[in-house]
Amino acid sequence: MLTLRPSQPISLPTPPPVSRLNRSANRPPSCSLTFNHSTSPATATEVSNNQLIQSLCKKGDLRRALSLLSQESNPSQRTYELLLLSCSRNRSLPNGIAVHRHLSLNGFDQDPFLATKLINMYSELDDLQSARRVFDEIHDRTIFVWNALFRALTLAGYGEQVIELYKRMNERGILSDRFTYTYVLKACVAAEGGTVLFKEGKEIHGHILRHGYEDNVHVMTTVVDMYARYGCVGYAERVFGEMHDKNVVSWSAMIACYAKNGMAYEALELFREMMAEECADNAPNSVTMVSVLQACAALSALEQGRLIHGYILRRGLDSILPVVSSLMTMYGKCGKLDVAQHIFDRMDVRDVVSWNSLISGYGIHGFGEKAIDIFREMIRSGTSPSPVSFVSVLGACSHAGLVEEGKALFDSMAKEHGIHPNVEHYACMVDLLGRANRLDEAAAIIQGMRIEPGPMVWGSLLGSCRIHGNVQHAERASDKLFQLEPKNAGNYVLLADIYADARMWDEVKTVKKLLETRGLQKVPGRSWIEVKRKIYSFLSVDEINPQIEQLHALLLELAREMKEEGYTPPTRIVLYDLDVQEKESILLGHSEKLAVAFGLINTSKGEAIRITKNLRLCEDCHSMTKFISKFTSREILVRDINRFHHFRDGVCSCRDYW
DNA sequence: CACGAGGAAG
Repeated sequence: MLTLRPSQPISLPTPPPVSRLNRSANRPPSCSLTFNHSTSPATATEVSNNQLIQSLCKKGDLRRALSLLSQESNPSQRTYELLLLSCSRNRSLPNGIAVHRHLSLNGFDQDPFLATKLINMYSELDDLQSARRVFDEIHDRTIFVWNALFRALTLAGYGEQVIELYKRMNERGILSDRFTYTYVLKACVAAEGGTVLFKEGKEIHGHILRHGYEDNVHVMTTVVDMYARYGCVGYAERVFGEMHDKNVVSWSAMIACYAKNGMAYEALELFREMMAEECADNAPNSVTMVSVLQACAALSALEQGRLIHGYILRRGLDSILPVVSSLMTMYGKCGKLDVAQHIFDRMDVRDVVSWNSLISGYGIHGFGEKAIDIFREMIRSGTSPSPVSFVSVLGACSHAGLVEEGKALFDSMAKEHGIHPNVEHYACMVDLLGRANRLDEAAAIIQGMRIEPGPMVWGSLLGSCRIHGNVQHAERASDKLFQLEPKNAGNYVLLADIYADARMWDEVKTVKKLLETRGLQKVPGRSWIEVKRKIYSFLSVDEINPQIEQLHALLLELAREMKEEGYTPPTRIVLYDLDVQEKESILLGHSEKLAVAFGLINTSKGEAIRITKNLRLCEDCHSMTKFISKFTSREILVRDINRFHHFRDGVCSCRDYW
């Protein structure tokens, strides 16, 4: 709004020509600590000049505003406020520093109101040191000043510093307000290097209850979110359950908590509950829908997803970009790539995330070339790739074995797009080379990294070693991984698998022992299938399903047919010390096979079977599913942790490269 | 005078 405040005179003499104003520029700066805007009455010229600067700021014409500033003898606090805001908006740090200097010289350097504005500006222009200096130099630290610095440091990921300052604030007896709590809670999960300050977060939760903020919906929602990010779903549930006032944000936070922590089923359940209770204050909105769609995607719950899509259309949320991207991702992960493409084609406005969604969709389905085409089309159409674009397209190359293309894209990142590879990009490259059995090159990439490799990179190497049975690289990678993430059971299992593959049974035993002594458990294989809007989940050695005997019988028969065609089950991948017969029966009990058998029995003949699995598909399941697709003339789609396998007529879309 | 909560691509 460009209208002037009613308290200010509307009719003013037109601003004098510039030459008349210059006289004020040479005045000595005021050094008094009291604010001269209140001590010296402004002349009509100054008032009008203030207003001119202000309106230029509002129009976004920072350049002219600044040139007027140099002629203005008595800028007001409001003028400085708008100037600072304008500097943030124009992303101009040098101008911001100039305004800062100007206001200091005019005696505003101890104004707490402008101090918070300065801190905000420096925060937005990523100059945390200057923000900190403003804080250090101001004597009258109102809670606003503290909050501004907390906010700045939290946004920049300096959680530890926030908590340290918060402690100091408490020691000085300064009382937090509701804003302080939201910032310091966020600080606990925004610490450097992704570490979290769990103990501190719980303590602050205690402070909040002691100071009577347990009914503040903003604060308590932040508490829920904090526990969600810690992965403490139980705590989040309890806090959420005890909240008196819940609104759409609190519900969304709890749904997101489930969706993010591998509890997609619970996320959908809570969404249902939310719909049942729906009132004006908690009607689901676009943010809610994003998490709900993520949950559908995680479960491959296509029917659920379609229902949600219908709801989104009815609520008119279908033109909100994050919703559309989530829809595309959901359809892609449910095996409906064509629908994702269709949605994309019909979009009026796209952003880089829309493109990335499509690229990764093609990537997980194994269409590497198509993914690269879309990536190029995105650039041609004028959208600059983001770091995630490269993760998506490199991942696509990796799934399709497009090594040279991937290497070229990786090289182009910094050269052509000014994006410096991060750990994830390196992990993609290690994966790309490793899967193609170029493990020495993959190791060389790690060697040459300018940043710390981190568990993701070593994990990629170890995974590739599992595929190609390379013990030497595996030992090096697992050494690193056992240091970096000693509690990740998957790494131990991978190494044991690799040893077993090489028939190094003593080593297998050692690794299994290590797993036990550290109190870790192998993540059990789980597969699920949606039949008539219901999701059926299977564990290996499943006894719960009422049809279990029928499933086993069917699988046995199929296995017999396979053997007649000359198939020998790869029993070496079973890590237990058993005879061949028992090993075969363990293989036959894998959750993915149970889910396929369940699909064969409970869906109609022409219908495709869609399965989702929480781990990488094992060799035997892969072979058997290929066989089943031919033997029963069924299309079978399996999404494993990495990608899709589209089985049809005895062939898999991954061309046995996964 | 002012500052807040949940969400997209991997």
